[in-house]
Amino acid sequence: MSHVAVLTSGKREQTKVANRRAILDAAREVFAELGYESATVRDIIRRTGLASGTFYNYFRSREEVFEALADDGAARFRPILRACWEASNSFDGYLRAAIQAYFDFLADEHESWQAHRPAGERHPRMTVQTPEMERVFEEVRDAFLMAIERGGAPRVDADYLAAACIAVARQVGDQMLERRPIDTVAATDFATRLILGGLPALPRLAT
Amino acid sequence: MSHVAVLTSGKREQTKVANRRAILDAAREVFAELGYESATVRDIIRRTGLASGTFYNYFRSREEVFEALADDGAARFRPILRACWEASNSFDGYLRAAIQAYFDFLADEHESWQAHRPAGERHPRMTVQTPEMERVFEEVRDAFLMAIERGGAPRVDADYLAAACIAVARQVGDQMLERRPIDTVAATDFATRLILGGLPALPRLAT
DNA sequence: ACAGGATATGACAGGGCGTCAACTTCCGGC
DNA sequence: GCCGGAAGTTGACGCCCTGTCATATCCTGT
Repeated sequence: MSHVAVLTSGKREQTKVANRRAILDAAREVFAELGYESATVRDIIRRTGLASGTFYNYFRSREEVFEALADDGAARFRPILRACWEASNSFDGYLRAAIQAYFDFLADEHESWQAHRPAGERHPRMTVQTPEMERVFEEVRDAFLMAIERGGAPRVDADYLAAACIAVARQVGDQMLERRPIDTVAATDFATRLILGGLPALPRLAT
Repeated sequence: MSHVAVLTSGKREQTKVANRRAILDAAREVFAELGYESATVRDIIRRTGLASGTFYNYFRSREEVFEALADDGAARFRPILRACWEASNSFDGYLRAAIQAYFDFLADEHESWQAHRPAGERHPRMTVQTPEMERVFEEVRDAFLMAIERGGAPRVDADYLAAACIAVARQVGDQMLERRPIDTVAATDFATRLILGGLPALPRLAT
């Protein structure tokens, strides 16, 4: 037996990870099929074959498993964002790359969710602020701060700017997914130009 | 007896309206205190003194009363938005007025909600797309379309632009509410400049 | 004053929630 | 190997919420 896989090779650890994944996957399906409102903890756990009590060994509530799903998404996206930062040398380039990456990511996720969903019901939209999302926000803001530091961008309110960028990306992204064909390049172009165009016009902070 | 008030003066109509209002007000309080998740239909109805069954004469579910609350907010804002449109003669003026009006509205609402809320718990954020919100979106988009028609703005994708503006307003608005003192003017300045500055840089539609 | 329709009431059946004592499975020490 | 105990799973249970419905109450128009 090799040493490398020791950390996760215990039977206990394995099933723990597997069960958590099974619950998350089942939850994603159930939320997609029934909507957040009508989905129950038992709908989720039933699909895994586990007992109802087991659910509560992994999550405290339906709400928490939903948060975990969202966090999972942000956690998967963050390294991509990081890569954009490292691959680009100009501020403009970073912003465009990041937005393009986000839209591609969205389109990708969209496909995998699409499969399960029955015809269009109007499910309300639930948004949570998870720790990973907080980190994404910080990463974007810090990128702006560094750009300002280096003189690559004017000295503006980085918190507002990061909030605005994320907001634009999310909303334009949603709209993009409604259209056929899904055109991530056009959407990226729109969002990027809006932000980069607006940047020089923003009010400057006192130094 | 005068004729004018007949439409709403019947006792039945009065209590109907009063009960609906009572339920909505109670719901707002309960959602603020307990969060959407843990609030129950009975928590809401208990606070009104009505019987549990009565709730279902007015709303089909907790979800629906929540939607009604959101719709109510949008419905109260829409005439303000309309007034901005009628009071302004330039596109730039309209946008600034609309955003300022929205931030003032937000700050106002914020105060009335604030009272009930116990110290910061991390409630997930629920967003619904109500009919009134849809109308707000359309109103904003149509304002853009008219501005384009008149040559007051470049020929850009009005749907994306409206989505982006609303997104920026919402997100920057949220951030604004977190800061002390709440400065609606600074937030308006930021959002307005971002959008108006970005506008000329946007990709043009083929004619 | 009265008949009839509209609305309010609260008890009730159904079911989801979260817990817990009993059980099973795994791990480390001998 | 084998055993003692820790870790994890199970499903039945009590609690509470949900949505309904027969009944009672209250308008309203005549």
